[in-house]
Amino acid sequence: IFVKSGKHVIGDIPGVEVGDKFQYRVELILIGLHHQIQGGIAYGNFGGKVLATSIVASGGYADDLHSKDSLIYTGQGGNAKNTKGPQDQKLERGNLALKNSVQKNPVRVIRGSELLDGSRTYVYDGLYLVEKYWQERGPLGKLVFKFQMNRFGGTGK
Amino acid sequence: IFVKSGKHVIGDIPGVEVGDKFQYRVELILIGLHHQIQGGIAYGNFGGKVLATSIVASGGYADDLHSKDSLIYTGQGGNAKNTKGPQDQKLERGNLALKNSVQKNPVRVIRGSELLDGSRTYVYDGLYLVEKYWQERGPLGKLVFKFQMNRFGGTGK
DNA sequence: TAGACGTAGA
DNA sequence: TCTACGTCTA
Repeated sequence: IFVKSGKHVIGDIPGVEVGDKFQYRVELILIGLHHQIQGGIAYGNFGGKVLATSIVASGGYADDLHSKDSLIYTGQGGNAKNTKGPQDQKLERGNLALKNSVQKNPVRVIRGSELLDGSRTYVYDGLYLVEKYWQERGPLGKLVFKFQMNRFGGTGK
Repeated sequence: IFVKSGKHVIGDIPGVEVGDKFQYRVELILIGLHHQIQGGIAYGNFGGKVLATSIVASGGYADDLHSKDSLIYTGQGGNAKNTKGPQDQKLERGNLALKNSVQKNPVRVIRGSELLDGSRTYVYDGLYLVEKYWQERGPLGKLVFKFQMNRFGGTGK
C-alpha cells in the first residue's frame, strides 16, 4: 500500500522500517513519516477526500498506549494551553481526517516517549487502521474524540 | 574582549564576522552567538553577576531599529500570548541581565528580519553597549522596559 | 492568521 | 515547571 498525493503519502515510507528510532520531530518530517512540526495528526487531500496519513502519540494527551498492537488516540484541540481555556474538541482538521479514515486507509503510527533527562525518542510503529471513533468527557470535563486504532493486517510484524 | 563562563561568552565569537547571515535561530545557538532557542535575551552568570551576552531583535516587540549604530530594545514578558493576558514587565531574567549590563559589558546584537515569503534572516550586527534603560507604557498599556543600546567602541565597523 | 502531542534554558 | 522576538502547515 502506497498512495501518494503531492507530498502526502498513505502507507509505508520506502526505506523506513518498523522500529526505526528518531530523536526530533523534524527528522520525521525530513524522512517523510510525518508532516506536521508540532501537530500530532498529519493528513492530506486524496482525490478530494481529506485522509489521515500519520499520527504521533508522545504523551501530550490522555491516550491509551498500553497495548502493543492497538491504541486509543485522543483527538486534537480543546487544550487549556491557548488563551481560550478548555473547550470541546471539534470535528475538524486532524480529527476530521481521522474520522474520514475509519476502516478505510492505514495510518502510520509513531510512538514517542520521554526519557528521564527530558529528551524524547520517536519510534515508527507501523501501520494501523482506525476501527472506530467516539466522543467522551476528557480530564478537563470537555468533550474529546477517541480513535480506536488496531495494527493493520493483523498482529504480526 | 572575550570573557567566557561555562558556555556563556561576552564579546565577539571567534570566526563570526559582523554581517554574517543565518536562517534559523538554532544556527545562532550552534555557532555560539545566542543561547536561547526562542528567547530574545541570552545571559549568563559571570562571577556571581548575571550579565546579558546577546540579544535578537526580530520584530516580536516594538523595538526602535531605525538607526544603524544604535537601537532601543524592548524587554521581555508581559505579552498577551500567555493565558494571563498583558502584564507589566518585571525586572527579572533577561531584563535584569540587561539592566546589570548597563555601561558595563558589550552585548552581541543579532538583527532579524522577515522576508516576503514569511522566512527570516538573522544578521550578526556586532557588539553594542547598553547605555541606559527606563520604563514606559507599551502598546498594550502595560509597563515595558526599554534599553538604549549603542554600537560598542564607536560607529566604525 | 491561527493552531500544533516542539524544544532548550533558567 | 515555566518561559521564550520559533517554525511550519492548512
